[in-house]
Amino acid sequence: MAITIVDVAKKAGVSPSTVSRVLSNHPRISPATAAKVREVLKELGYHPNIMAKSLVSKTTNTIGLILPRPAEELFLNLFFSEVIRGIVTQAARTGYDLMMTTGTTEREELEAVTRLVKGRRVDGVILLYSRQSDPLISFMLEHGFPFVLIGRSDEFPDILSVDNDNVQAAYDATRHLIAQGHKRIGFVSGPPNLIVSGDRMKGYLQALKDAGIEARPEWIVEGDFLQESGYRAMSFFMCLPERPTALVTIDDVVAFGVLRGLTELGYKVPDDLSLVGFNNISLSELSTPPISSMDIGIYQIGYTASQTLIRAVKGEAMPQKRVIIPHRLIVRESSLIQAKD
Amino acid sequence: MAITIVDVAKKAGVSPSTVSRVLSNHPRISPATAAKVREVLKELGYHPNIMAKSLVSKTTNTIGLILPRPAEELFLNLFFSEVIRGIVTQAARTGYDLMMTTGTTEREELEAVTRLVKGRRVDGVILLYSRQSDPLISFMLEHGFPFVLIGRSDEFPDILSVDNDNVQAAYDATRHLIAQGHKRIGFVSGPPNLIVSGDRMKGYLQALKDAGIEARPEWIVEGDFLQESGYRAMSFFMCLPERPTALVTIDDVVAFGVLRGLTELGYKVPDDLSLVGFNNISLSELSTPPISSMDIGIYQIGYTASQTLIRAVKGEAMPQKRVIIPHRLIVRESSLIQAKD
DNA sequence: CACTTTTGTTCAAACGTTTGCACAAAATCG
DNA sequence: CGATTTTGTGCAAACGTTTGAACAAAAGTG
Repeated sequence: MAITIVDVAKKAGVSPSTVSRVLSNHPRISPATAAKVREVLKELGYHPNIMAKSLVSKTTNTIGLILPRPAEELFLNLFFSEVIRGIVTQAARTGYDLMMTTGTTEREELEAVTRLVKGRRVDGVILLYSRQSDPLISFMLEHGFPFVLIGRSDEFPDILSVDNDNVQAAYDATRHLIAQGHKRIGFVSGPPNLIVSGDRMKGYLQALKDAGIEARPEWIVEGDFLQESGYRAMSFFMCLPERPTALVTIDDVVAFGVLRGLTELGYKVPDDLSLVGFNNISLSELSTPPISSMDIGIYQIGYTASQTLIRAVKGEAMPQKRVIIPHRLIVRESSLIQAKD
Repeated sequence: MAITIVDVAKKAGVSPSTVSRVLSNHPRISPATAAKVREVLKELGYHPNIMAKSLVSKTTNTIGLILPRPAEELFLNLFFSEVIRGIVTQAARTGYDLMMTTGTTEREELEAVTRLVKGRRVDGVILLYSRQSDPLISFMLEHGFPFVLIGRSDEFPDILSVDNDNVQAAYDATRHLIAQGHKRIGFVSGPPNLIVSGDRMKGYLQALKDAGIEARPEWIVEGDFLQESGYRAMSFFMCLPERPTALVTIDDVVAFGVLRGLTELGYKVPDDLSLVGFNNISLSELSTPPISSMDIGIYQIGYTASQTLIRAVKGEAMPQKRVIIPHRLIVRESSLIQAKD
């Protein structure tokens, strides 16, 4: 079968423990034996059995990524490939592997996570975009298992997390529209159980308030991260007796939905309605017109989350619990023309 | 620490082996003991240590996914999130976990794969979109390791693979343009070391030939899967003394690049140039105008690959080595108007 | 040169499972 | 009712590592 440490030991005329120590660069191995063993190691093409290694060392050199449950829906979003790209790149660079799980139902999800965590399959996990009250967080804390949250938890503010300042970002996005002269600004939110929805809404409202503009509840609609919800939001807004002149959306895909609907109906962006999206996924610059978008450094978030987690599992001191990735508004045509009234 | 089988055994007053047998539903366990053990199992919240289990059973209930090396580049494409979505969904449904690796350099990549395969970390792997001569395939074969290729290998035609008929798909796409009256059709290809590039080119050429149209080498340009390459291709074509009236591109993202460039320069699609993309990623229907695209069932490919691999590692009989996922042309506005000359 | 320290190596236990074999008790059989 | 089969359970080895303890040999010390 596969070559084991024992095979190598025999052939090199030493004990298995010596081989193991050569492998881990133990200081008390004579250069001569080390050389000899290394030679045999190469000759036989030895590779360690990770399972055996993990069993005794209790570490796996693997991090887990828990995808949000309704993965079918959210995965559509470019957001995910971007985050994963950041995570996998950083992990690979550090010699870690990445394990992904998801579940279709809450039960399935918890099952999968349990398998990972209690089965000691990974050294730590990354939780992707938490819901308002995420049972997974309690689960992790309960088991004292290292994890990093991408997002934020109100319930547990003191956990390791990587996030951007969604409140401020939405504030800035809204501010931008106000600076363009808009006074009637709507907001297309995400599912209310996602923290990000609330945060961005808050920033939006604050910006209005600070500008002395009264918020209108009917100009805030709830959607998800699919373009259909943008389409629906568009129909809704355009049918109102009094319409907003600009919209902030929770995600670029949603902004796309809005844009598409408007174009179909013969409206022009930004003339009839200005748009600012969120996340700056690659398509926002591809659309006609290109959509202004709040870039939240998605790749960077993934990369940093992975980095933070790996540091944590290695027991390195964490300078700060919560890392905020800076955001940056990318202004494009969809919000460039001044409002007319 | 964590609850082991021994803890359970003690508490239940039986031997560890009995607990193990209860866990695996061994037929020769009395209902009474089984019940008792199960009770303790639940009470103590036992979960098997997968490492230990794998060590003796030599299976991991995990499949590996090897991402193509220049992941940074290709990952941008929605293609990947779609495939991964298919894989992870199917795997989770079967109780398997998914492990992802990649490497920045050829050496790093092989290292990562070796870690997975020789470290007995996964039961089998999925190879994503192979290059013309992929050393990974030889590697797998050499080690007799179960794997499924997404794509095709000329060198090793007899391996498990999931693919679509790229030749026929490109043939059909080109045929569609011909049916619209086009006689001057260009092709934007992908990197020449990817099999898919050659296949689609072949179909394109065959369609021209069958329609009695002579192919023009200068109307075939090489790109990658980024929109920039579409942009470049566009500039190139539009500067030619004699321009094509329609284009088939290797991917929708490339088609986007073309479309964007054309729009910038004031050209109209499909009037000035008709477009047919490939892969039908979600943005092709979002663009203005929406782009006709050859849908190759990406999600289905991932799903099927995972299914095939899991069957293979379980030792089930494989009805066929090579599974072809059907394709379907989605005709949209970008290719709908008849050519004028 | 007798003593202590350092160096290099091996032994054996441990990690948490699975599983072939052994064996006692219970059930079946003629 | 003794002999045989079946049923239920435990023992112990094995999977491939790591690692503390033990120890012999070499080196250093006064």
